[in-house]
Amino acid sequence: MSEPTTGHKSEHGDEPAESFHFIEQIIRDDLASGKHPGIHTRFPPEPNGYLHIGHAKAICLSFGLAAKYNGQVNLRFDDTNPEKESQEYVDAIRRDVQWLGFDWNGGEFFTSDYFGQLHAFAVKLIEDGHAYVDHQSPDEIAAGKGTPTRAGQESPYRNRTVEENLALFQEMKDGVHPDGHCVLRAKIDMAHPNMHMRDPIIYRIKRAHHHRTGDDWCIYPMYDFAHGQSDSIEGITHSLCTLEFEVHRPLYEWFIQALDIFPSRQIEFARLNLDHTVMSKRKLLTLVEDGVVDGWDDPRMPTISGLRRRGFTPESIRTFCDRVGIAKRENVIDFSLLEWALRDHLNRVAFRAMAVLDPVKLVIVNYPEGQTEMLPSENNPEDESAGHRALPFSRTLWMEREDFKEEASRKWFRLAPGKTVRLKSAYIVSYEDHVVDADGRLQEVHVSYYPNSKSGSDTSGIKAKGTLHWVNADTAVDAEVRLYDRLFSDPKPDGHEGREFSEFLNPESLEIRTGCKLEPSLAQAEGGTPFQFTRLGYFTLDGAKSESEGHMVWNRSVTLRDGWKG
RNA sequence: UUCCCCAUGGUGUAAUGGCAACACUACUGAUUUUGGUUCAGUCAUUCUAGGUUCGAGUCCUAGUGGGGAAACCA
Repeated sequence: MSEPTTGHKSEHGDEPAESFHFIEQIIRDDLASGKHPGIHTRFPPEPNGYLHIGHAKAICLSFGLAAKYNGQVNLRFDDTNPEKESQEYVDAIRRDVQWLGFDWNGGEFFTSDYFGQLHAFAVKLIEDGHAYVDHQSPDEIAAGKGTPTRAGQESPYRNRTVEENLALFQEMKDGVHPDGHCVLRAKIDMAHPNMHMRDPIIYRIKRAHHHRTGDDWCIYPMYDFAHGQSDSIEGITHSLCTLEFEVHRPLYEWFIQALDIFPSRQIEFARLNLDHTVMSKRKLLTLVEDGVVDGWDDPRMPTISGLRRRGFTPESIRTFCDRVGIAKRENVIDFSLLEWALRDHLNRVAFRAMAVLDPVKLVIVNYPEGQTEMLPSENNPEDESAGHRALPFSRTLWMEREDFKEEASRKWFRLAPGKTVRLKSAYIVSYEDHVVDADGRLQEVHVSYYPNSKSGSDTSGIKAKGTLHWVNADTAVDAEVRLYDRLFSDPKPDGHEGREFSEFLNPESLEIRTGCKLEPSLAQAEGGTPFQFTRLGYFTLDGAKSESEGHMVWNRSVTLRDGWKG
């Protein structure tokens, strides 16, 4: 699965030895020592939003490790807060994980499946004197917690008897008390240096309709009293999560010990940060709700669905996650690494096609009027087996406006007075004339061609420095093409104290081009299939958008690398 | 004036006490019917101070810097 990207020299030769990140190291040690016969991981999203590229890192980690070590992975929806969760998100998450190419061979679960078991765990805790019902108000509880630098104070309800707590907890469950009237707390240590150990709340009363359990429950377990226990119930050996849960680990372990259940082990790694974007579900939700973007799957969003619509492939995202690595250090990954991963994949698999985004007439003055010939063009120079297609060619073509300049230096390889270029897969042409309108705007470029310079049978001996893409005018297909740039102009939009991330939105993140001219074969393209538009970049047809707009809409996934610094 | 985590080129990640490397980015050059690809190359790195050791990026101590922690969120 994940091949080592780097390694140190082995003692025996020049072969680089495989190197493992710290989590894989732990797994290998546990397997070697026999601590576990096999590994079992899980991916536990809360269904309260769409998955993003940061989740992809976690997914690739947990699924990838399980696959590599012949273990199992569970997909578990951590649905303990009914107010924020919904079936829509469950469906979207399932689809995204699947699309990324992963299969939850350990099964699909919901924390809500364990509400009965979790309740029983809570009762056991009470019976063992490890939990109590607290009737303090939220403010009183917060005040009683103390601060990181000052110890908390014990609740006046802390020493109720087991019987009283049992009865009260039963009342909470039975709906005797109104929302927020009281909570169940673990009895640990109000002076603990770790705030999470100061008698954490483990159950609260919340009369909210749950997307799966409906109104069966009016009390819901808190994250800390659900996550570790769910891991344990499912026999998760290695529970991988991001760094912000580091301070929760002592609690995670405390519950496992107090309950005497299967000891899953929580291991934390640094979450993924990408520059020029935001990654928190809350902020992404804001962008969606404020209409800044066209939904969770807007091609500029760092969501899995957005990247998919943009034209990213599962392979490219997996490659990206591999290259990003796993460590505990805070990081901000260059967006260019994501782009590189996409280009690297698409260059190998995407068929080439010709399209002109800003069309200008190109007339071949010495080409017979009314004549059309079909010229073969390779579908992918990187893959011989991709074959060829036939391009219609005639006297009038479309060329790219930016491929002509009235005054050009000798470093300009495109069209200009006195210049000669090759038309891709066709003929070599030389400048003859050009036409501008009253505003000085270019209308037409006239060239003459060399009949003996035809691609594949060129006997002209002429060498043209530049090669231009073109589309035959008569047979061109009209389309709208959307060009995307980074959503934010600042590399760390949410990294400015006292300023909103939305202040750094890039006003030019979306550019809509209409009246683009595509080669006729593209009329049959299917949504989601990647193409390289020669010299322009990688593009994919936006199926849903095309349907709703009533005409073809193409999204540019990523540009080609541009070595031209003119 | 608390607790936890982290510190290697511009970015990310390796080096498991023994020659600091790989990738991305940027830049050069070669090739090229995509100013793409490919190939060759260049720039650039162990936070500080002590200590242990024959030997420290790695272990120890302190400092500095960064991040996290006080929701009836996850």
